[in-house]
This record gives sequence, C-alpha cells and structure tokens, in this order.
Amino acid sequence: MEFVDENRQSTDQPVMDKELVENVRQKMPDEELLYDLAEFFKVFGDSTRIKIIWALFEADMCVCDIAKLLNMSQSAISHQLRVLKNSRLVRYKKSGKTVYYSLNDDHIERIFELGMEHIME
Amino acid sequence: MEFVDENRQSTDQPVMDKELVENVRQKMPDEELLYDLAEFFKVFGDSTRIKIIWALFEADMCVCDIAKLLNMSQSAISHQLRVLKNSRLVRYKKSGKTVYYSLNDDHIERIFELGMEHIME
DNA sequence: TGAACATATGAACACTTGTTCATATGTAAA
DNA sequence: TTTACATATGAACAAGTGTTCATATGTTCA
Repeated sequence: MEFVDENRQSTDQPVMDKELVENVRQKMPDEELLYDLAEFFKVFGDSTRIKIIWALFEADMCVCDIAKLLNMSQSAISHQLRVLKNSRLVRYKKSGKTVYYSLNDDHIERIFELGMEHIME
Repeated sequence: MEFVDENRQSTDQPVMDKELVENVRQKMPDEELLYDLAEFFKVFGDSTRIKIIWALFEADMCVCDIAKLLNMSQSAISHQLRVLKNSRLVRYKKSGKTVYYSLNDDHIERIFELGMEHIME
C-alpha cells in the first residue's frame, strides 16, 4: 500500500509509524544515563551480591562473617564487596584487621521490595 | 559459573561473631527467592533492555519501530523482547503481521526512578 | 622482629550473555 | 497459489562475569 511505502525510511529498516518513533526518540534520556542505569541494576543481577546486601539489611558485618554466613570463600566475598563498593552501595569501616561493611544507599530496600512484589504476583 | 565447592568444610572458615552469623542466617529469605530476585534484576542489567522499557514507557510499539528507534536489528530486539516477555515485564498484542508490545508491570517505573536517584546522587 | 590473622588482588578458567546471520513461521494482499 | 512483509528462532561467536587459586597487603600481638 502507498501508506506503508511513504513511511519507509531511506535505510533498510522498515518502520510502521515514523512519527511515533521520532516522538519517542525525543523523550528518551541520554544514552549514557540509560547505560549507567543498566550498570546499576547489573549489580543486583547476581545472587551472591543479593545475599550480601540482604545480610547487610540485618547487620553490619565483616568479610569473614559474610563468607561464613553464605558458605563461600573469603576471596569470592571480597571480590563481590568490591563491586558493591564501586557502585557506592556499601561502605566500610576498618577496625584493626577486621573490615566491617554496611549499606550505603537508602534506595536498595525499596527496590528490593518492589522486585519481590513482582516475583510474588 | 557458580561452581561452588559443595564439600567445603564450613568449620574451616574463621568467624568473628558466630552468634551474629546465626542470627542473620535465620532472617535470610529462602535461597530460591533470592535467586529469583537476582534473575529479575538481571533483566534490567542490559542497556538495550533498559532502552526498550523506557521506550514502552512512552508508547506501545511494534518490533520494527523499536528496532528503528534504537538503530538495532529486528532480530536483536526480538530476542530481547522475549527476555522481557519471559520475565512478565511486557505483553504483546498481534495486529495482522505486526506485534505490538507494551509494559505489563506497575513496579518498573518506580524501580527506574529509584535507580536514577542513586545514579544522580 | 616475626608469626598469625583478616582482607585484597591479579590471573586463569569455565560458564554466561548479547549480537549477528541465516532461516523459519505466520499473516495479508496480489 | 505466490509474493511480500513482520516477527521469531536456533546456531555460532566474541565479550563479559564469578569463582578459585595463589599471593600480596596490612594489622595486631608475642
């Protein structure tokens, strides 16, 4: 039909509603912002990190106790704590040889609640 | 990934505060639930899927228009829409040859807002 | 000082993931 | 039917990820 042909782009990609595409394009946030958002959620996309965060909901904990709690190696926990630290989700406080980690973000708990709601329904 | 040594002796791990570990352990949700939560957030951990979802905030769209909007192949978009569909985050409606996708979850927008707040601060 | 301990870190490896490519499926018009 | 089109899907591949292992760093105490 002519209608469809008129809405064809010069590229090889077909388009149903060119005007809609342009409207939505203008409302999209910057590429970089959306990338950062994905990077942020990526941190929650691993069950070990989820477990660490949940543990820290309950109490500040040192590395070895988290490792004991989750029955994982100290090294694995330390690596993951670094990821959480780099995302500014946890902070740490040194006390002698021990390093205590705690949550450093007010949004996590609500985000987890919403995620749980989705899973449950 | 996730090749955990099941035979690891839990007693060979040092512990700072055994009582705390046990207390936290009892408050932890089921392993499966935490795994599902990680799987849920994993869906948000890719910028293509983030972009698709953000586009669907603005309007229901067909596959080819999303592909055009994001300047990606139809196949790549279709693959990612399947991931979103499997997570019950989007639904679709067929109209002739065209398939229109729309958001199917009330939590996403709030989750994105909270994520944005974290990034901005 | 040196031993013991708690944590951090780099490399290696197996597993995972997102895209492309080719093709299949399904729909509507000619 | 045949053709064109919109979408879905499987295989393959490169890039990414989480854990282990070995070791380094840093702290406390004898």
